[in-house]
Amino acid sequence: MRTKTPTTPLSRAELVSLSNDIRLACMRISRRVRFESDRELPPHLYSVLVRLEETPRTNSELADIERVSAPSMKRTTSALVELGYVSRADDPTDGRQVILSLTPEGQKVLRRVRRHRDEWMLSRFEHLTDEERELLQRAAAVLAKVASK
Amino acid sequence: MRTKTPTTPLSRAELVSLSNDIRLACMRISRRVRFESDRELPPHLYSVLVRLEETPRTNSELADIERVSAPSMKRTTSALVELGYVSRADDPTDGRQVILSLTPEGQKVLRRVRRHRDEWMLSRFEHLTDEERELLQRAAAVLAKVASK
DNA sequence: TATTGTTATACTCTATAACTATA
DNA sequence: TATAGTTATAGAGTATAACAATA
Repeated sequence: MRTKTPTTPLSRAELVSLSNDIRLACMRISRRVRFESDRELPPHLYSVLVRLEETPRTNSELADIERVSAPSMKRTTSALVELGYVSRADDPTDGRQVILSLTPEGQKVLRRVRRHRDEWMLSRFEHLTDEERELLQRAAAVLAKVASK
Repeated sequence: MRTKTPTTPLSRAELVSLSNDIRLACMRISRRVRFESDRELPPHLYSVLVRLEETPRTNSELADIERVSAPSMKRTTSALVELGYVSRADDPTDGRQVILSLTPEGQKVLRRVRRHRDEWMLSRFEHLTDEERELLQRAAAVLAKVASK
């Protein structure tokens, strides 16, 4: 068990300053990570592939999740089908619906994009000390909590 | 002076896992922060206002900084002038150039957008313990280092 | 009649190419 | 002639409205 270090609660001013610092750092990291893989696959295509990796879905479901209109999502999914990353199949129980699934090619491109993104992060970690890395590891759980719904 | 806690250097596998965790948390936080203020001012307009807050610049300079074409930047800056957030002035020493500056209205909208963004972060911090906040404060400097250059 | 998918049309932001004015 | 700004035009992604097929 780690020895509890006594901490002084942060003042309101310190919290405002902290929120600004964390926000800026996250936005800058996010921008640079995206920049690393935008050439491979545009952001909105990537986002939809991630949703289809979880489970096959219909066009309407994807439109709801990504908060775009059905026609816009139709454009996106058509492009993904065209690229061979997504396949279409009629729903056997409801003739109106079309089920969209990730193809093996789609899985491959997801792995490739993630590898590029993580490689950039890893390269940034090289400039850190062991203590800084350990600090980030403990902070990761807190950041996940901040990011969570 | 804080007592140095002995740390074990993270393994390669732990670093890969960490890079994924930090990347995901930053991207999710970034997405939600942007969502908080997109209705106030589209991202590309906000970004240009921030550049003009630093110092007045020409259209070409802004296009270079933001990595968009000169005609695209022209559209953006024209919209900002139309909104009253940016003013145009002829360069007295070079008749070809037009200097763009932030107006008082532009400064006000920047303050408003930042307040919205930070308010979201602050609301998220309410769910944290004092220890978690203190941890984030120390991690902020490391995250800034990761995001830098 | 309600719902899913699709097509038609338009608006925004992006780009490249061409034109104007000044150095 | 070179450079800054601008205008013309086109492409990609978004939207709303209308239409087709199925429940």
